[in-house]
Amino acid sequence: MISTDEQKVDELLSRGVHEVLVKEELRKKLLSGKKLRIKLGIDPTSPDLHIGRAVALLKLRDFQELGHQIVFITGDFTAVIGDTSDKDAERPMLAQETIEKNKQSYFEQVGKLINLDTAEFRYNSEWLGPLTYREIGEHADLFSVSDFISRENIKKRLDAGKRVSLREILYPLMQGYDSVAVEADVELGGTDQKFNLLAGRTLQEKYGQDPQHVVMNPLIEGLDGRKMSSSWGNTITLNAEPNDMYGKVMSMADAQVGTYFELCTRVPLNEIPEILAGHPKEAKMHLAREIVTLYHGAESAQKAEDNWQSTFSEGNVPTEIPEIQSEGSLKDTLVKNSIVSSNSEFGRLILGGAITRIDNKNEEIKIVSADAPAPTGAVFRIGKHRFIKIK
RNA sequence: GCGUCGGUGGCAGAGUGGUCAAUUGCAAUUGACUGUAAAUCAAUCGCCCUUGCGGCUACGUAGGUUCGAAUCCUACCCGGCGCACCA
Repeated sequence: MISTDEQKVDELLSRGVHEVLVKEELRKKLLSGKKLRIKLGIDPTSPDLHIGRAVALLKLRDFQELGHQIVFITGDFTAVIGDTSDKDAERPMLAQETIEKNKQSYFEQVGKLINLDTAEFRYNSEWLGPLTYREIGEHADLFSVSDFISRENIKKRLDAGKRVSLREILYPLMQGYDSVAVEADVELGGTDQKFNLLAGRTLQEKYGQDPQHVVMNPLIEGLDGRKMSSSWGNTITLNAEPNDMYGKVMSMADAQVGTYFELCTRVPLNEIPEILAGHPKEAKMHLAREIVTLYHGAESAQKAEDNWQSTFSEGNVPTEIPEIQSEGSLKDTLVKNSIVSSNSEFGRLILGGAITRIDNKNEEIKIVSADAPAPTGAVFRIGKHRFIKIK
């Protein structure tokens, strides 16, 4: 059964949505009670999905909850080509084995948000692989070169004298053909994907299908307010441990909280202003709780909150501390266990007063000697939030 | 293919024969401050050690010139731009 609740449909088309093409038409379809096929594709370029992806995934879930057929495509084929939409640099072609590895962890992570039993999972190598050169040529004929070079991110690179490979230009054709292959009625994606999403419409028309509707979500900014990017470490991965995830949310810039509430949680929209009106720290804690609950359940979220409160707010030692094997001196122990990147780095930390030993009365003693020992059972704190126990 | 400019640390980008492990900015790490942050201030930011005006390795790759090279020469590899036919 398809829900045609008008209020729900309207929220579906507005919450965390930047633009819908073509909105009125899609609204009508949704209200008609027809079961629609909703496509979302993600390329397995990294083993971890991050919270930026959750915006579209949650939207996918919204559609699923209304009873529509969702189709999740793992872009194992497109990952090789590399999308340029959100990049200002050329993306390397990924090795096949990296992709194999990455795609395995996708079910697990996606499964945290959507109901796997009714979802359709596909790999785009299934239909992209068998395409012939002739077919690709026909697809390519549908677009003009100026379509591509006028795209902002491509233009920027060209203007900056950077290289743009022809292979990258093929990308939208492939994503677009995905829509043909799965006969999508709707495709979800970030605003950065607009060109690719529209390519789907063009290709579908060529194949005599009704062009898909497109629901675009805004791109959320990273924790520090800059563009979200895995290489900047300003994001949260969906499979992060509860404590880690909670802490990451808490390290977010205040200005992001409202956006994250709207896009990355399903806290009712009308409750959000009130939450934001309170103390910023409280609001952020609320957000952290919501997000951890989404991926790990309420119980884990509570635990993570208690843990965070205790370690960061009250400065206590956390209850669970990772243990590492002693290698004699503290320096060797930390370096060999990759806690610290090099002996030189260790020396710097000592000089900076970053390493302390925590005794059994929870008192901290600063380590000042570069060849301090690492006795079994000792607990050390490195920097603000890294704790290590010696096995 | 020809011409031309270029390839420097995580990135951007200085440096054109010696004091360059390499200016500067961003990012990062640590300390102080705080509401967790942010902002701000301070320190650090190739590796190794017996921490010294110490050693080693690094400026696309391989050689060469030189007392001495990121800097000069040669070859090669890679990239940008221009040229190419007709006008």
